[in-house]
Amino acid sequence: VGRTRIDPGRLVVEALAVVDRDGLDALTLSAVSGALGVGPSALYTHVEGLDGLRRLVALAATENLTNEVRTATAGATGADALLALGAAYRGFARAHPGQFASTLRRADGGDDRLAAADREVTEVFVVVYAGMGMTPDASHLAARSSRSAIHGFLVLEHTGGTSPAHDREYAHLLDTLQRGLGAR
Amino acid sequence: VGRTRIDPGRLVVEALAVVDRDGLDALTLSAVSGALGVGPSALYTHVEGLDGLRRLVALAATENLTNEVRTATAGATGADALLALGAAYRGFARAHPGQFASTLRRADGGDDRLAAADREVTEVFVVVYAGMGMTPDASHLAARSSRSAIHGFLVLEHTGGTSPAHDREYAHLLDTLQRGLGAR
DNA sequence: ACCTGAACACCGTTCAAGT
DNA sequence: ACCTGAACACCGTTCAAGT
Repeated sequence: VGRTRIDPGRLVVEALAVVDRDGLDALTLSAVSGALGVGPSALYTHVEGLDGLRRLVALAATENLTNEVRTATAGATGADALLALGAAYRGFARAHPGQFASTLRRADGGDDRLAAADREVTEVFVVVYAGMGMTPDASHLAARSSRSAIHGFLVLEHTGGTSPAHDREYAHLLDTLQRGLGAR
Repeated sequence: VGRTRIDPGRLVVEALAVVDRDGLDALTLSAVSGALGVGPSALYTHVEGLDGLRRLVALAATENLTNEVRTATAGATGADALLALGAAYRGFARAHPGQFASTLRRADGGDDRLAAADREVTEVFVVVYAGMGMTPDASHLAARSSRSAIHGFLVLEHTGGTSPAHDREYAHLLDTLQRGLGAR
């Protein structure tokens, strides 16, 4: 009676596991609490209901995405950096479709941490373009444009399904960005 | 007893109304059946459960989007056509956030009609680029790239919220596409 | 401070019954 | 063929009770 304590870290881990294994719709308080070995109502101490759980997952997923794309661009510079970034972004969306989908939900509560985490993703793009010698303003615009393009391609691929033809189309997208942004 | 018949057309209209008024999470069989003046179980004659209702909404939303962007590009040509298309796409996402969000869900049932409707959106882009003198293959690649970019920008705007700075960033995105695709 | 467990409202889904 | 209404399972949420 009241013996099983919840580890907040494990809560996130289990929630991400649910989403990656069974999809975004399977993210319920019951599923996560069950995995933790507690009752559903026990989660209310750590999370603001179902919406809070969804925000938590979206936050963790966004942070995971940032880590992936950041390490991918760590070594490369210039055009290679954008290709590496694009490959890592796509790799994340494919390997973790549930996490990626959790990102697509509107943040109703106006979660500042989630907004900040999302900015971190764009920041990786900014660093790449700044490394090419662009001004801060130009880097920001280039980052937002290329992130939007990559993100949109992957959203469409996520909802519509994968196809072999997509590889060529994705390469064309990245090439179009390079050309359009005057990035060398 | 068994007197109120369901009009399939009204079913879709009410479902879209729910989504646009109360958001995607409010799309339930109960909400729609209530608006139609019938019991929830009555919907099973017309729709394959909640997932079927979601697919129906996604399909109608996609068709509505197609109509919007198609009429917007009807008069224009070349660069103006893409700007008009981009403005219409964004206008739809802003005016009907619930419908736009319904589009972001993965089509689990492998709905052929939904996939075909989605291709119709891209087709509007194809027509624009073909009108610029591009080959069918080049038009297809350009269409997919620019649709991805626009779609992605609007997804990020949808999840993250609107900001005055976005107008300039969106214009930059469209300009980047024009340049990158060599479209005049 | 934190979890249990009962309680309640609500929703999706099935199905026998009616028309 | 199509809707009703009862029935059931499941989930979110609240809250008094225990530790």
